[in-house]
Amino acid sequence: MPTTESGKPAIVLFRYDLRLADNRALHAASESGKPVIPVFVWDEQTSPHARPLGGARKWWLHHSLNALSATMKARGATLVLKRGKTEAIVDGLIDETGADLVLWNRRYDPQGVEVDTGLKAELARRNVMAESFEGHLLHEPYALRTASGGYYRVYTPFWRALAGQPEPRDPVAAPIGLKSWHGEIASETLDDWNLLPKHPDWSKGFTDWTPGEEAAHQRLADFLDGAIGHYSRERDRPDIEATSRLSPHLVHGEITPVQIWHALKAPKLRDHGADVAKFRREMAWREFCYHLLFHNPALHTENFNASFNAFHWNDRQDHFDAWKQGKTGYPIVDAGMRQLWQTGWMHNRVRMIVASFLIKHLLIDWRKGEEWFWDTLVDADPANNAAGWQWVAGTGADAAPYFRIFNPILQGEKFDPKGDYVRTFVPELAALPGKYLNQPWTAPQRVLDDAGIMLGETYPHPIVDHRSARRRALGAYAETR
DNA sequence: AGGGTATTCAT
DNA sequence: TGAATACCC
Repeated sequence: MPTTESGKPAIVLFRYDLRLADNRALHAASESGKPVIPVFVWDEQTSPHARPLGGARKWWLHHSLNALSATMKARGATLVLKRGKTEAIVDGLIDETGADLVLWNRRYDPQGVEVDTGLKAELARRNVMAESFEGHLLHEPYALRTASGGYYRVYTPFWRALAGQPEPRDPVAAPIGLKSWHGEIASETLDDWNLLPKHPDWSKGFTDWTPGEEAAHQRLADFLDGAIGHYSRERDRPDIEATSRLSPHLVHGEITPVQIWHALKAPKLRDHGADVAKFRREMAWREFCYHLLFHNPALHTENFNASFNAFHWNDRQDHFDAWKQGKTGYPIVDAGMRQLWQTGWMHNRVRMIVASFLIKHLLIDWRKGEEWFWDTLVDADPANNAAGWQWVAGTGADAAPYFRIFNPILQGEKFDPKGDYVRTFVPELAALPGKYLNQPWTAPQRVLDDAGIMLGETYPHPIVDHRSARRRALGAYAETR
C-alpha cells in the first residue's frame, strides 16, 4: 500500500507473539505506511474454554512485555496493554483512533482461533479491514493432510509429510522504522496485572532465564555455537547442557520456529548434519502437537483415545502432594520435580520419567499432572503439554504403549550416570555413592550414616514399591483394554 | 521415546 | 556365568 493512502492508523494485535522480527502482522502494518498502534491483548474472557495462564508463564509474560515495550519505545512506538474481550477492546480502539485496519498473527489453539474468528466477523460487520498472517508454526495445520484428507495421528508419517513440504517461508525482518500513532491511548499497566507471583520466593530460582526477543536470539546463537554439536548424543542427559532451552521463548513467540529452521542451515553446522536433523525432528514434534490440538480442542481435558474414559484413577492426595514436592523417595523423580519448582523448567527426559511415575506408579490422572506442569512451567504450551502427557499416559496419539513403564531407578542410572543432576536438585543425597544414589533404601546403614542420610527423616522412603506398583499399573491398564 | 524375564549364546 | 536375544507385558 502506498504510504500516502491514508493517515488512519493500523492496529497490530500482540498475543503470544512478543517479537518484532519475523512478525508478519507488524511487518505488513509497517509496510502499509500507516501509523501503527501495537496492542497486547490479554484475553481470557471471550472464550468460555479459555485456559487462564499458569503462574510461571505469568512471570515470564511480565518480563517479556517489559522487554517488548522497551524495544518499541526505542523505536518511538508505545505498546498499549489491554485486558478483556478482544472484540470489545478492538472496537473501543477503532472508535478512539479511527483505525481502519487490524492485523494479527494467526493462532492454532482452538480458543485463540475462536476469538479471532469472531473478531474477523465483527470487523467485517464494521467494514474495517482485517488481515491475519502465518503465525508460530512451520506450516499452517491445514497444509498437512493425509491422503484421505484427515490429519496425522501418527508421528512418523507426519514427519515424512513435513519433510516433504517445501521449505518454510523466509522469515521477515523487524520493521526498520515504525511509524507510530501519536494520539493518546489509555493503556493498562503491568503492575495492575499482578503477573508476578504472590509468593515472591518462587521465582527467585528462575535465574537461568531472560525473557524477551533479544535473549531468545542469544539463546539460539549459544545453542548453535555449542550444545547442538552433541545434541544427538546427549539430548537425553539432564546432567548435561545439551538441549536448546528455547521452549519458553517459543511459547511466548519471542522467536519463531521458522527463524530457527533457517538458522539451522548455517554453514558452520555443515559437519553436524545428524544433530541438526535430530533437532529438526524435535521441532516437528512441537508441530505435530499443534496439529493434534488444532483438531482436538479438548486435548488437555479429554482422553484422545476414548477407550481410557472408563479408567479408574487413584485420587490419593498425599501421593500427589509428595510428587509435586519432590518427595516420592525416587531420586530422579524428586530431582525433576524440584528442578521444575525451582527453575520453572524441567529437562524433557525427566518430564517423561516423572509423568510416567505419576500416571503409572501412582495411578493418578494425567490431567492432574498436566495442570501442575501448566502452572509451574515457564514453557507451558497448550499443545506440547497436553499432547505430551497423553503420550506418556498411553491415551494420546501415537502414544507410548500402555505397558511401557519407566523404571525410575534404571532411568536415573542411565541418563544421569554420574549423579550430577540428582545431587544438584536433591542435595540431601549429595554424599551418597553412585551405586545407591537412585535407590537409597538399598544402601547399607553404614553408608547412609556416612552420607548423613536418615531415611524417613532427611529423605523419604519410597512412597510406593517399584515392582508392585508396576504390576498394579499393568493390571489396571489391562482391564481397560 | 521400555522393562522384566526366560532362554540362548559365548566364553 | 555373564552377555545377547526373544518375547510378552
